Amino acid sequence: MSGPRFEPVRTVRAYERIVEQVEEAIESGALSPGQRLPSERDLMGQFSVSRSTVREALRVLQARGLVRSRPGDPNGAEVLPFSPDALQRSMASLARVEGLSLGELVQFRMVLDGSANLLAARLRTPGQLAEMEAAIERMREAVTRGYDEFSAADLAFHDAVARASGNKLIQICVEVVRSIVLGLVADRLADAPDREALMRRSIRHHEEVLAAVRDGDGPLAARLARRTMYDYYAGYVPAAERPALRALLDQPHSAPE
Amino acid sequence: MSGPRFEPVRTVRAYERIVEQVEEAIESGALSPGQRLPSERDLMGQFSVSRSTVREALRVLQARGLVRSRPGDPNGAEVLPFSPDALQRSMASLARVEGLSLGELVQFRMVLDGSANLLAARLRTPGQLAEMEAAIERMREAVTRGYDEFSAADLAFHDAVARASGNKLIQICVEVVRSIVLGLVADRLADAPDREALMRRSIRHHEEVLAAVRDGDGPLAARLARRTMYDYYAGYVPAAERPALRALLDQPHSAPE
DNA sequence: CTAGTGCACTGGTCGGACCAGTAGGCTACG
DNA sequence: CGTAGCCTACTGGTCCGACCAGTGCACTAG
Repeated sequence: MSGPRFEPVRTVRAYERIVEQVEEAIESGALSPGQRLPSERDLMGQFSVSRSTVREALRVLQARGLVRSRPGDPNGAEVLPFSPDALQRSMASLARVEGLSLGELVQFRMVLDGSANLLAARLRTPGQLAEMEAAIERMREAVTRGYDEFSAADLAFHDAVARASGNKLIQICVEVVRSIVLGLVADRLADAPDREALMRRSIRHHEEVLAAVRDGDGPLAARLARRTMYDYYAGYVPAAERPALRALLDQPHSAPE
Repeated sequence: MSGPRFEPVRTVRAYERIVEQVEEAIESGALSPGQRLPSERDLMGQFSVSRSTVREALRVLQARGLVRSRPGDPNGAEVLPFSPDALQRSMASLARVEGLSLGELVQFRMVLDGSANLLAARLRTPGQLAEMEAAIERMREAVTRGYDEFSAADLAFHDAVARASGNKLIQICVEVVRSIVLGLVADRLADAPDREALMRRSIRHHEEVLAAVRDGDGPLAARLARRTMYDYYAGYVPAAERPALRALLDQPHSAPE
């Protein structure tokens, strides 16, 4: 019945072929971070295309966060180590275009941070515990030194937990979503009149989370982490969205809701 | 002590300004999906730059998944609806460059899918329940019709759950990570000798999950969903990584480990 | 009224040109 | 002899003008 199976032909542009080749070289490790690509003028020779085409390919690679070029650099473009920048931009763009609400973002952080704590409670090393303690100590000192420093210390704590979870994907997503959420509410947090009280309460909550992680009680750590997140951000989430957040708080089976 | 606070100056390239303007127009809604940008030759007039510069900007926008251009199209580039393609590519690239293991990916899916079910159990509408049932029915029919169809029905189920969670971010991440995982193991799943038995067991598990979602028992649905995922993929995860996955399975507080 | 043809556009690619940067070698001065 | 400063040969960023292969639409010939 059916003759030979024909595949749809997609016209492939020259610059795409270049992107593919360079991408492959980077992801396979043939090109490692810090190394330099040949100059654009060299590349046009190697690929037998014009410089415009080479440049369009480099623009794409740069947009994907794989290389960076700098005018005047006697070497060519630099191969970058992976950075979640591209991931973060996609998500931030997603947040705006799709109209992601603050509630959804916070909810997502509750999920990720809870899971990170659950795993960290079982897998953390003594060194990582020390990092978490140090981060909380920095938070204490930062109470009198302004919101920026407090936020940085808070980041250090959550990052230590995420690393202790042993899952790089969780770690990166936590960081990405965190920065998006902060971009939405940082000014309101920094200007809150009861800022200092908020910080102190947050520190207390973090101490409780840390205690659970230290005790190896993952479910407790997860629950506390979710509640900490909720308490910290719920005030900025429209009341209509809060029930969805609270759905993540009561883990026991007989939750009345 | 300190004089005026100077900000570091970053030289901004012409094409970046164009990208920013178009991006802003799209994300603010001034340009909506389906609409067309002016032609490159028009744009060079509007931005007062050369066509090369316009094209580099368009390449970046295209790499970010915001527009698409087609040779010969009498209109200009088309504004695309948001698609997680860019997000997916960043994550897939992350998976390769950072050496994300299958274990980490599956673990991440367990976290997301578990949370999606937890939320879906509380928020699902009757219509969404029907979709889930229909998806399972399709899975049953697909057992005798090949792996591809089964996988598609499975996707439909998980997508229905994710949508029912009410969190678009979870929905998108579930989809993105799922496709990456499938890219890693699809061939092994399709060729498994005990393929049919695997499918039947998976269907049974999905039915249990659905029952919990229907009953509104979120924690149970979450636990079952995580276990379903574990059972389905654990065989492909190196034994050394499995304990980290199992850490997500036993939620009871008194976990002995 | 329709089928076919051409034209006026589109994006993709090319080549050449100029500019403002940068780095590193070279020179001239101390 | 050492160093401060210049000079040059590159880099990437931008511009220009040109050509090609597609596409859609209006116009024309049947």
